[in-house]
Amino acid sequence: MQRSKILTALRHGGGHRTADDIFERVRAEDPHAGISRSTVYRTLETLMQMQLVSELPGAGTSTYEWTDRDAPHHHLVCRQCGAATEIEVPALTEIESEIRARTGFEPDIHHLGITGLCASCRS
Amino acid sequence: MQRSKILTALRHGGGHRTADDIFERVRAEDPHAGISRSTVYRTLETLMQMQLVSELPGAGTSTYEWTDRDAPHHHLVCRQCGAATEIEVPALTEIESEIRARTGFEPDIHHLGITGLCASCRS
DNA sequence: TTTCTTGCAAAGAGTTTGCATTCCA
DNA sequence: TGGAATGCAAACTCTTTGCAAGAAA
Repeated sequence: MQRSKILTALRHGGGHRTADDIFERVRAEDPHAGISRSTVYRTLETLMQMQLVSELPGAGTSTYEWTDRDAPHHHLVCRQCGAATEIEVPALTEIESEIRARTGFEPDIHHLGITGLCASCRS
Repeated sequence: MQRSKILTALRHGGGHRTADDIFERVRAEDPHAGISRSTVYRTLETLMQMQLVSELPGAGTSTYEWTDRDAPHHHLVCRQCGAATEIEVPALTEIESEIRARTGFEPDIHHLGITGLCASCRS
């Protein structure tokens, strides 16, 4: 089963991996482990349903990352260069509760994407 | 110039329109106004650079909306059904300042996408 | 004329699907 | 054996690009 290989690739990949990244990474770790893109996509979908992985949609390509429940964090995604950096904003956790109470919407709080312009692109 | 038509379509479309939505809408409003998808995409890019329009990346397709600076709001995007609803969370504006101060990253605060599971999909 | 904008058609990129095969329980 | 997982190739969708024609300055 390729599932564990994909999950491993994601955990060791440091988050924000595209499906193609994962494909290449699994293939690199074990050249004999024939793996296909279809499997990557199908497995990612399964893992997302299991809440083990979450998706950060981006223009063009989505990135995926392992959902580490013990270390919730958020993402700053630059609209110009596409770079994604992680950030911790404790206050967002409170907002999560507020949203849930007000709307019944269950936010993936460990996976909030904030779009904007990064420091480099601003200058 | 099709620019104004596209902007009009976006403002009247109530936000969260895909490029294709816009294409159809412009065409519907004026069947003689030959317009092409290329123009829609090219114009949207121009409008985004002008900060008049912002993009909310989604899995598969991005949606665009008119940037109304007087009414900042945020989006709850369901990871299952894809529905996007608007919500106002004043506290997020404070967080915006915090992020800017800490990282130099300039958030598009009127355009923050929160992924999660909507009330309908949870039940 | 010179430059910018547009439409069309073709190309690209990312993702999904159909189907036959293989793997386990 | 029966159901789930996989690879391959083809199909699809969304988006971008090249190029020639038209509009604007």
